Amino acid sequence: MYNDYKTKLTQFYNRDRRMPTYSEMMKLFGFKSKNAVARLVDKFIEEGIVSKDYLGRLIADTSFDSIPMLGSVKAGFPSDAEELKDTINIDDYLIAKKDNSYMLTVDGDSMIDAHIADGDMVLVEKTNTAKDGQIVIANVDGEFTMKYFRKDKENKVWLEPANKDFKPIYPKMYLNITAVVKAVIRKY
Amino acid sequence: MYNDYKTKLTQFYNRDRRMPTYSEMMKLFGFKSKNAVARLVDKFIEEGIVSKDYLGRLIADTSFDSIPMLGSVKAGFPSDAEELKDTINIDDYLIAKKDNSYMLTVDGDSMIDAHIADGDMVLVEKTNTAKDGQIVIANVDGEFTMKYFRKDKENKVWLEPANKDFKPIYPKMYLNITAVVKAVIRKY
DNA sequence: AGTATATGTGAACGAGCGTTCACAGTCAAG
DNA sequence: CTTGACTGTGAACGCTCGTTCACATATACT
Repeated sequence: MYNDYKTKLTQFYNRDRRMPTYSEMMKLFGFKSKNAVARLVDKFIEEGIVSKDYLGRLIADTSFDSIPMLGSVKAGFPSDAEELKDTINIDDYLIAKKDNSYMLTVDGDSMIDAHIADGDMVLVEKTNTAKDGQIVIANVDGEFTMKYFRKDKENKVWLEPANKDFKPIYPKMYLNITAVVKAVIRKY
Repeated sequence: MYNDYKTKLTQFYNRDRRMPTYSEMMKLFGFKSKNAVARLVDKFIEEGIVSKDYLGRLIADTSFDSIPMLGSVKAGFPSDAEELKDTINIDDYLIAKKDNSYMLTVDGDSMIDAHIADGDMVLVEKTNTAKDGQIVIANVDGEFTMKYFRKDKENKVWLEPANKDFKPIYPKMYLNITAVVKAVIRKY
């Protein structure tokens, strides 16, 4: 019964991306009084799955936006996966600077040995500097490409593919870094 | 000036994960009257970056939760990347059944030829059925592993690694599918 | 200069908010 | 059966909400 309420609350949040008001919870839970809701909310708060802001409005705990984080594949699924408290929010996990992040689609297999395949998506952060060894999006002599960024002791810079069928790219005119790759995402 | 307001609104939303009230916007924008806010909000609505719910409270447009989606790597960065309207929310993009999704860490290189490397994270959906060719988490004779799921015409099932150094796994006692891999995520 | 348009101020308003009270019904333990 | 703890009802309260006035100030155009 009590868990039904939690389920309904979660469903509401997933649908509307916000917590319901007390009136909405009355309908949602089937109560005819806001007081019944208030008592229930107190339990939610005690349990720590929600909290209140400075005006008394409900705030969802981070777990509402997250999915359970299990251990390694070898460890497999715990018998009661629902009980696990460790959760992760993919957006927060991947995106550090939201205002500066972009998604790109990979075409070509020049980075295949780094396990970035044709059709994968990459999350990048815009910048014009990079460290040796980072994967970057760069503009070399007018053409955009994604490669390993290389810089030696004499500050000579070039790009290196992760595919033995491709050759390193040495800029003729210029090599401008546009962004660094922060994550790779592949969907099946 | 007007864009400053949008920036501040975005910052507020990113920090608090909700839209500010009119009073909060007064402080946020430096107004001394709620009416000034109301006029500004009307413009936001006209522009389509926010809307209102049935109670008049502000709702963030989906773009607030998303990051810009550019084209392919070869196309590179458009000269004015800010102007692009195509955005994507990583969570929504990847997660179809939230209540049924889990994250696991990959250990080992048995799927390396499918470009899933040691240390990568996989997003999985719990299920006990799979189609031939899908990547699954399975319990084979008591041990959990991630492999290609195979099923031939006679309904014989086994697991196949994506690494020529590993051999296919034929169950002695049982092969229980636990989850199917929906996405791979690698963070740098 | 004069006028129209846009932008901000200040005050008032009704509505819905979350809170709190007294009270009735339910259920289990003594 | 009685008692006490728990749970839900119904009504009232103060508060902040978003809305909407009339009015002042700034900006732009003729």
